[in-house]
Amino acid sequence: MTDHAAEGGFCCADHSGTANAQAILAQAEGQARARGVRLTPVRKRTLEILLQAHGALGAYDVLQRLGAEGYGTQPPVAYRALNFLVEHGLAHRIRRLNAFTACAHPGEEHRAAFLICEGCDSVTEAPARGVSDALALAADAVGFHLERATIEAVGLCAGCKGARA
Amino acid sequence: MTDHAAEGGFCCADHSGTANAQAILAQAEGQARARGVRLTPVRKRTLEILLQAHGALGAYDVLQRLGAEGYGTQPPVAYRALNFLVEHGLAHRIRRLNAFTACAHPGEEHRAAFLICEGCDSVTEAPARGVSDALALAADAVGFHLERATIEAVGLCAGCKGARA
DNA sequence: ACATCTAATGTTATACCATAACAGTCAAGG
DNA sequence: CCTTGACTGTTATGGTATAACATTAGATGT
Repeated sequence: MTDHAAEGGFCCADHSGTANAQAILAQAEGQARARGVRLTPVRKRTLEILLQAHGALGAYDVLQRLGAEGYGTQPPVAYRALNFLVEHGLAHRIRRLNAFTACAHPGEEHRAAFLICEGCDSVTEAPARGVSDALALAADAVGFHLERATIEAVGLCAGCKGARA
Repeated sequence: MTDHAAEGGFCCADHSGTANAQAILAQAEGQARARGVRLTPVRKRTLEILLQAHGALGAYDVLQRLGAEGYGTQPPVAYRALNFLVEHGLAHRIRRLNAFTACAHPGEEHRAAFLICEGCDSVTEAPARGVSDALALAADAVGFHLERATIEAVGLCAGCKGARA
């Protein structure tokens, strides 16, 4: 289901295994220590895999990569690692894509919206304070106690919008 | 996966097969005629099923009910009807639940947010103009052209919040 | 160092969600 | 009529996710 973006093609966003990924990884390590949870090898590797990926990765994509590196080859291996990352704010689940992506700003405010590009399958994490506040307001208006929210937008990223010359 | 709410128990929201459902159904018929599409028996029945349900229904729940009434018993039967309803604004897909729910306000503005109660599995459609506007703004800030969005909140509805005495 | 306890991993098995592809059917317009 | 296009039905298959249990590795107290 995935991947013209995950192959090797170019892509709109500027993520990839750059210095930024290193910083995020370091941040994740510190955060795990602070919380008293363990960023074990599989979990760390899973996070790295997400960080290196363009767009978002399906659990089975992650699983395949993990398996190829000597980790378990069965679905729970991937799901457990991914769920761990999500629970601790190190990754996000993109429900529309049945996929996961590394959190771009671990440790910070976690009200994020995701901008999913239909052109290149990239997923951008955008700060969503305003959106979240508006949602809280709407929920409050009907007496609903909001715990967490999923905000996902579909459209065209700046790059792909331009490419529609 | 579904249903303590779908059985026969009480529920927070006040939907069900009331007069309101009749009105929505009539509205749907008119809207279909206006658009030049056909609200065939399966489709109409599917909409009725959604309207009668508490919370949201999975495609396979709908399918089972349809099958019991003489319609086809295979997944595409349900998925086609459900997708038709969603495409024409008569139902919504709740991705977090892998489920569908009847639209509470067909024909009107379709920027809606969904409030999913963890207590009773009810799904409430809330107007989301403010949320949607804020999201458009956030998208615009990064040059993203927004086409459509999914906004789903998880928490406790007014009824269940109170019941936590 | 040792016993113990808990958390994490691995594996098997299975359940649930969704769609592709094709065959038959029905309704509307020529 | 009879053709045409939309709709329904069926078969088959693929993708997503979790339950349950066995095993192993880390932390803790003594």
